[in-house]
Amino acid sequence: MSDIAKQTGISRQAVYLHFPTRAELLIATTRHIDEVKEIDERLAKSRSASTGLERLEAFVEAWGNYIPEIYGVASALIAMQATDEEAGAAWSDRMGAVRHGCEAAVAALERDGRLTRSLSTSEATNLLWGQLSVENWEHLRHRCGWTQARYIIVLQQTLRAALVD
Amino acid sequence: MSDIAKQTGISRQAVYLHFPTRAELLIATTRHIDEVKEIDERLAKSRSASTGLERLEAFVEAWGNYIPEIYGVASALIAMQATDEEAGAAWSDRMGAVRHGCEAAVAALERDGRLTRSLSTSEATNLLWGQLSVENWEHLRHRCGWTQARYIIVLQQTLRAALVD
DNA sequence: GTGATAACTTGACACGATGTCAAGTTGACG
DNA sequence: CGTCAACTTGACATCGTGTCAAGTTATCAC
Repeated sequence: MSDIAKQTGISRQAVYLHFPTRAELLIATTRHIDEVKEIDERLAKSRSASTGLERLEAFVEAWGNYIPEIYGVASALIAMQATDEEAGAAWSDRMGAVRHGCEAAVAALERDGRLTRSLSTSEATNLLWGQLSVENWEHLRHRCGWTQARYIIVLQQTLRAALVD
Repeated sequence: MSDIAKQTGISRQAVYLHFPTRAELLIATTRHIDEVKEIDERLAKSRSASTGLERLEAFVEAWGNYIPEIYGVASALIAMQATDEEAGAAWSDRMGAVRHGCEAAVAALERDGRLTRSLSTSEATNLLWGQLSVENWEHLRHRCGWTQARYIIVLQQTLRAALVD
């Protein structure tokens, strides 16, 4: 909170006049980024895909390319989850929205009759959701040094192999 | 540190006589669990597999079933990573050992000529490593409510589809 | 028995971060 | 000119980590 105050050129106490807690500041930041970076429009493209496979790949691309934009705040919220209940709830809520996208992609695959028979709908959704987590992005991009482009391509390939019949 | 002192029935300060910092206590705990739970012997089974595919599956089973044993300490160390350099280094070190196992499994697949052509050796290793992360285990078991048995089976299936030609 | 030593105790304190509270300043607007 | 919102400074409570000093206790060597 001190750092943010310094950066913005106001006093630490003035920050608390705008945001009651650190958690709420971070949550408000994610909402703000969503607005500025137009996440809705980016995801809309995946919804207009004609086949399930196209939808899956478009969704991976849209969300996967959005992660870097929110990574800073996201990792702060993830770190707070353990201690701060409010932060945990807020992050779960946001991730719930991603899960909806995963669910829709899996449903589209299923409609096409191309969902692998070895997984239930919810299992496939959860698997996809986990692959698209910020933690997995961090692992592949930061710890393993992958490029963003390669991250997207390999994820698309992997998920196609794992989910599509 | 207070909680641990209370649980063990000694004073908080006495804990510091045994472990200089919280990070070192956690690290020592993982080492101790490794010894008691005989991780080496469990992983040894995967090394004796004859084919690459068997080795991959045995490794997933061995490590995947070991995660619950270390999960408590692991999540504490993961949470500390962000702030404590020592904790970060220690956890990276442990995870490096897991990566070696992944590397060996991928190498075995490659020797059999069964590694997918769409991934390099290191990419396949990193992908496997990410799937076997504590974070992914937490996601599937805790957030998604999978059973341990199903977690193992689905991971084996998924990785087979993603890595094996 | 005595004295040294290791393991532990109590109690105080520094530090950094979050969050609260009170009192004062400043500028715009009706 | 008064009021109100946005801000300031400064003090303070709380919690967790880690440090320091001084005293207790049991054991073991001599």
